[in-house]
Amino acid sequence: MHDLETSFFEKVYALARQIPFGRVTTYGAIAKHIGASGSARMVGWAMNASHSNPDIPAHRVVNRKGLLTGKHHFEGTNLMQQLLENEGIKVIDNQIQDFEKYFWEPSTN
DNA sequence: ATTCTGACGTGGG
DNA sequence: CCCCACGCCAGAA
Repeated sequence: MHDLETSFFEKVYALARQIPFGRVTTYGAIAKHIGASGSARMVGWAMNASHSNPDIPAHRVVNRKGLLTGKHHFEGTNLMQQLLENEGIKVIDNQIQDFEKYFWEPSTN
C-alpha cells in the first residue's frame, strides 16, 4: 500500500468515525469533503477494506438516494438494515425513510 | 497490456 | 422522475 493511498483511506476513516449515532452520510459527501470529489467509488472501496476496523460505522454510509447499496458486504442478509434500525432509522426495501432528515453533511460538524 | 467490474455521482435527454 | 453515458480508479481476469 502506498502513502497516498494510506492517506486517502485514513481520511475516509477519520471522517466516517465522526458520523453521529442515528445519522447517515453518502459516499459522495465523504469524497467531496476529503478533496477527492468524483472518486466516490474509492470511498466504497475504503469501506470494503474497513472490515477489520470495528470502529468504522460503515452501515452509516449509503448512496446519494439513501439506498443500502452495500448491504451485501455485511454478514447475514439484513445486518446493515438492522444496525440502522437499531439507531432509530427506518428502512423499507433497502431505502432509508426520511433520508434527508437523517443525512449528515460532513462540513457541518 | 487490455478489458471488465464495482459499497458512486453527475449531466444530458 | 427515469434512463443512459461517462468520469472515476483499484483489482481481478
